[in-house]
Amino acid sequence: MTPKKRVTIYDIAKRLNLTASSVSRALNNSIHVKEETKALIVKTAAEMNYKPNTLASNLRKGKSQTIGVVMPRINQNFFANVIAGLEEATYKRGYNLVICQSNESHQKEIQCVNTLINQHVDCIVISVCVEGDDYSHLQNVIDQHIPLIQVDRVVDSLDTLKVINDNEQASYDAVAHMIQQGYKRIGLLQGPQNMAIYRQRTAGYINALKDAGLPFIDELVVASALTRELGAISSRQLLNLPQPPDAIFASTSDFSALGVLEVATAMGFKVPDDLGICGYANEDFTEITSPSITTIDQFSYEMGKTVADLFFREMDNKGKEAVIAPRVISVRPKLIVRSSTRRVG
Amino acid sequence: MTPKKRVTIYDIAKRLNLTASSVSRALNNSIHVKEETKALIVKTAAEMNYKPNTLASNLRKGKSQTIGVVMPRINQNFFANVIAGLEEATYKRGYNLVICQSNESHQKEIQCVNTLINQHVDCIVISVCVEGDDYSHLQNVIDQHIPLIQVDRVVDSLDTLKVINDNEQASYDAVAHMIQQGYKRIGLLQGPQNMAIYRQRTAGYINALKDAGLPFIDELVVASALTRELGAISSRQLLNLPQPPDAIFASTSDFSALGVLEVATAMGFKVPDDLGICGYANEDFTEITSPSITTIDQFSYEMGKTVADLFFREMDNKGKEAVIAPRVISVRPKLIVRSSTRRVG
DNA sequence: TTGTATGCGTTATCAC
DNA sequence: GTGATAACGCATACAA
Repeated sequence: MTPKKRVTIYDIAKRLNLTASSVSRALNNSIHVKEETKALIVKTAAEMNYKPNTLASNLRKGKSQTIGVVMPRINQNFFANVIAGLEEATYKRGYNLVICQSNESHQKEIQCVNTLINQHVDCIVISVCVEGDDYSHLQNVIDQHIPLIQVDRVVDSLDTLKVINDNEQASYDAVAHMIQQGYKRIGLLQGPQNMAIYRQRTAGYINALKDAGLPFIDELVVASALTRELGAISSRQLLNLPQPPDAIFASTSDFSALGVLEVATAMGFKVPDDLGICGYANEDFTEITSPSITTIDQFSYEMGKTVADLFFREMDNKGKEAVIAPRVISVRPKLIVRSSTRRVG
Repeated sequence: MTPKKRVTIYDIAKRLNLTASSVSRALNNSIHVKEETKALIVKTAAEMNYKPNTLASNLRKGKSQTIGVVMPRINQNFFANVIAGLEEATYKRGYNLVICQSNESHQKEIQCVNTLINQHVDCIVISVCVEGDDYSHLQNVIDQHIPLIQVDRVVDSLDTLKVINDNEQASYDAVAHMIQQGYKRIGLLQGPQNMAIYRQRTAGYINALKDAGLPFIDELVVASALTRELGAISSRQLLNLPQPPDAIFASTSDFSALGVLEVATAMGFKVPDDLGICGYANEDFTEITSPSITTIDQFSYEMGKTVADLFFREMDNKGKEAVIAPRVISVRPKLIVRSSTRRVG
């Protein structure tokens, strides 16, 4: 069983006493080839089980019909959905996805980006990792004239197309809702403030308090409570205060909200009566805890599709040189009110 | 701002009064080049911001350093974890992943596979979709001498490397555990029996009953209850029987188990006292329902890594022609006992 | 240790 | 409408 070379357009040409050019044209459905021979070529190609070599084609054409994706984690709900959305939209256009995960490591992020550049991807879609503050690898992408699109976790200082959630508005909505439910001392679990998305959520929290005439109370704000465990620790700390909060907005994630719920329940607080809880991200499990957790849906799947659509729209407009206009597309997330904050009405 | 061509090894060569071959050798760290010039070349390459063209390199070498992945859904926990595991292992070896999702459509699966063949991927990893019974597109992959590895949902009749869960053993363990907990009338929510994995789970259930001397009761088995909704419907049906089951093994998924739990609770059954429940897949939420749900962990992340490791091992052995020996690697899943089945001890 | 020549499989630009 | 030829960027067999 010899390794058997793949059949090329030359093989087809030889068989039909034609040249490779005609075969190439026929297979690309060019109009400059007689319908009759075209049909013949297509038929024999199928018979010979011809598979085009995308590598060669792309090299020749100078493009890869491929979009590179760099995400911190590909098995986290939010990112997995973004990717799924991207995949759906790009597939329809015959594009492929090359996916890398940075694993929240700055070093690996750099390597991923470089790999994608080397692969000659037509576009790079990235959600940066928490770590790091030097973004020359991304500036490099821009300098190479490769369209760069940032999603969700974006670097403000880079002039690229950005697709983000309106984190501030969503957080505002969440806190306003809690206030409307009668909560008056609302605590905040905030994320690392070096990242824009978490700063925005904090801003929404502050504005909602201000607009309602409620004071901002420093001791009710806990930093960087990202996980379930940290959420638990933070909420224990908050609930042990002389004047504990009557609600907690876990702006970091639903996981931290879950930590809050567990601690609160263990400490004898009744949710939502003694304590209101709101998370962020609409993870599946928020629907099935008891009580179910109020949260914010980010339309992650749609965000992926939006990114792809934007890319294609720009491609179609600008022709070959897709210089994507830097701007910010803000997807407005939706507050999902559930039992953990429903006290009235 | 002209589109500015990328710098190639020729540009570097010209700058240094060398030839492209030397540059190529130097950048590939060949020993056949003076350390001195090598250093110089590497240095200037960096200065000129040279990015190798993987497309050209791969075309020349006849391989793409890329593994193609086809999964039914990339945003489902299990598959997302398999992909993440694959990614981790392949990344270490400098390989890339091209990921497609078949969206449970047979047609799309075929297209995905063909795209990957055209891309000259070095290996295709697939978990087939539920739909379809013609697997000529996969046979085609084998015929083209592209290593094919099947994961989890495998087609038995295809002679390929397969990495699966020992579904039968895991199901046996689950049911045996329930019996040991004193449950005597154990119902089964089974998946579509045209798929091997679901047949195996049913087999494990049957064997466990048999080994314990318990009768197989036909009316306690419900077909194709895959989702939460179907799980709910099926369990309502079971629990309304004159002689309802005292336990239900939701062999299809944790989602159906959740449906069971919700219906049971609503109908006034106490879990685990009146009714034991066991799911499948160890989804995150099973830990936080009340009561928490006993389930089976499939080590999805590890499965992904295993697949990659197997591929590389065979690659390293066989050299260029990675003809992977067809065999079955069975990863033994683990029963995670939680409150929903814990009656004694 | 370096240079020369050739080809990977396609497509694009000429000719005819 | 079809054929000949060059080029995409790189890697390698061979020569020097």
